[in-house]
Amino acid sequence: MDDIDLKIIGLLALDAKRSLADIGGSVGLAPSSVNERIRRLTASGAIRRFTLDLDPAAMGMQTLVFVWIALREDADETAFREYAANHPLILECHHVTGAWAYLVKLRVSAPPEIEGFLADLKEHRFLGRSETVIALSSPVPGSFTPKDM
Amino acid sequence: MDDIDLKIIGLLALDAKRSLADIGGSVGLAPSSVNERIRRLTASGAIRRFTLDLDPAAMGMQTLVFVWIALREDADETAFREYAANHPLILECHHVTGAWAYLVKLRVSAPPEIEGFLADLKEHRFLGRSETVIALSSPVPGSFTPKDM
DNA sequence: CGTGAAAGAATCTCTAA
DNA sequence: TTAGAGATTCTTTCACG
Repeated sequence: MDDIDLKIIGLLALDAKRSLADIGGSVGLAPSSVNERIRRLTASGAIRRFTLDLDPAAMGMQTLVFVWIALREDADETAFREYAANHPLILECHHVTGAWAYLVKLRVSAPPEIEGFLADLKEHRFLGRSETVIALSSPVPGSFTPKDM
Repeated sequence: MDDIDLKIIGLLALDAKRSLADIGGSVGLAPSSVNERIRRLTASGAIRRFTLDLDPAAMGMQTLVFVWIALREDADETAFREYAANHPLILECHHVTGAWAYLVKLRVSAPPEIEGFLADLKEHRFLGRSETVIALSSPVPGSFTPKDM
């Protein structure tokens, strides 16, 4: 991965619809060469996929929520990870350092929906203790790409 | 935004390189109709952009960090938001409920880099108190789309 | 809002250096 | 790795239902 690869990735990250000729002009390569580099970057896994950056509000997912989670003593941690991976609302789930075991990031349409989320966690007997934090505004929102659909 | 729009968005989110004809086959529309819907979804802002999902490890950004931040009493909050928006390492910054004012998500190549990040925050006189949490593993990693480059 | 067909681009393949 | 040329495929446009 050299500087040209990085530049190509940068350009595509901003606008993945740019043509190979256009990108080639920016990096000083022929379209076919750019194509070959993108093929390699994809094959190596550096580029995971071409995707969309969506507006959460337009998708009816206005409310961004972070939930700190301490699992129950007797919780099946593997099952929890699978549960998180398949949960349509959970955008991220990280095993973290500090006082809590997991940090879960999710989007819901409105705060009342959070109750159902936590209730479901309890029902699956994952939830020990938790703390819920809601984003009021986001100076740097990050990109939004839902998992399911 | 109807069911077909949602389906189109879902398909493109999984693979934004799928052809209009291909998508049309999946949703029961002609390629030109799919094209028109994507045009409208983009114009309305529901689709913000076509972009890449990258592998953080391949980009040398293995370490995922969350920093809880309480600003200094005399900090310029507007300046902090701008700082965050332009900081290449900050992937997200949210104003949140709870004991802390801001939650910042960033990626660095390795933990020692976090020190520099915090030092810079202090130098800009933003930082009151903070708490740093590092992700050990990520059952649901989420997508990774750097801002800069 | 959707369609089909034509025109215009872009991508992909292959060969050669 | 890169480049160029040709073949193929995709996107875009538009007149019409």
